Amino acid sequence: MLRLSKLTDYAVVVLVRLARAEGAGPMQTSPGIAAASGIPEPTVAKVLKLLAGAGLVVSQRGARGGYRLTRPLAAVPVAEVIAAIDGPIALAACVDGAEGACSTETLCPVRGRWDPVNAAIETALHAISLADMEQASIPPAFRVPVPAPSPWPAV
Amino acid sequence: MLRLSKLTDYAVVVLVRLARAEGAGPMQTSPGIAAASGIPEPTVAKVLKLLAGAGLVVSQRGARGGYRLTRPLAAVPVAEVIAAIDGPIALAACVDGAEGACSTETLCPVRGRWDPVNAAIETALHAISLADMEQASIPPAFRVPVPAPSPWPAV
DNA sequence: GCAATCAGGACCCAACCGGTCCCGATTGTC
DNA sequence: GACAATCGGGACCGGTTGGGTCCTGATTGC
Repeated sequence: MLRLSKLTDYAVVVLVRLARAEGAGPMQTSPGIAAASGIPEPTVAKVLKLLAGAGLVVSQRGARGGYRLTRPLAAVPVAEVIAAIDGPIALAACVDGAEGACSTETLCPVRGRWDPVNAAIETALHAISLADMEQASIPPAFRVPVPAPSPWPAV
Repeated sequence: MLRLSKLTDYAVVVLVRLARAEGAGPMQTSPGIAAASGIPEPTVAKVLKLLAGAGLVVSQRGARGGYRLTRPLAAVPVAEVIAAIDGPIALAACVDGAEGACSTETLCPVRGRWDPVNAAIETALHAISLADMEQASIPPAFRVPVPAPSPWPAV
């Protein structure tokens, strides 16, 4: 199965939480989100730092500081969240990046051939926003051809 | 980044190798493929066992035995290869499957919300065959909307 | 000045995965 | 009929990775 880091799941939870708390004050603190979401505080802090680094949230230091969304959920493709937490979206096969170190390089007939796969996945992940995930709905373009055996649970 | 197991990459290499060796005898042996591909023999054997279990190759035991493809590469979506090696395609967040064990269950606002994402990825991976990967070409449906910065290298 | 909060990094431990090995079952060949 | 080649299935181990925690410093409102 495609391993998605657990931190990325937390990131989605945190972002949805931030969106729902809009209006309940200008900023949400890291401990506050942790308490509201049930995720351990240091982990929430780590996630928020990563999201801030990617520009998905803005931070305010000092007393009365905290975090705030920079965009509505509908404008945040899940691809960006994954990229913020896990790095660039790519099915990593030759992991280490040491191209020359791969002894089978000259024989390997599919070196670099994962690129089309990565591109397709990236496209798919760009078409789904956090708002879509929140409602568990799918953009019309992807509704039909899926061989999905069971429908996702209703909201 | 989305971690794809290295075994899956090996599987693609092995399958392409099998396809190219068609006609060079009815069956290809595990040691033979290992020698031709530069992948350690025990690893090739493990990959082939998994592929045989998934029905992507057929095996013949005994002397003069070996493996053979069951379909042309064009009829093998990469999704099936990934499923054969890594198990069902799913971005696993709550990994352990112990649903009740997740303490944040009642608070977690996105439980089960990865389903649309998984469906989209599954669709994308079903649209790409090993033949596509071999040529590093992309099905027309996916050529346009990709925000790809650089084109994939020509074959 | 003080307290609250974010920023950044160091660190540890458990889980997972790649890789190897062994033994049994099957089947063509001499 | 014995032998050799090959697959099938499982056990096993070491390295790597990622989740999670903690500490220290910088910033800012009260």
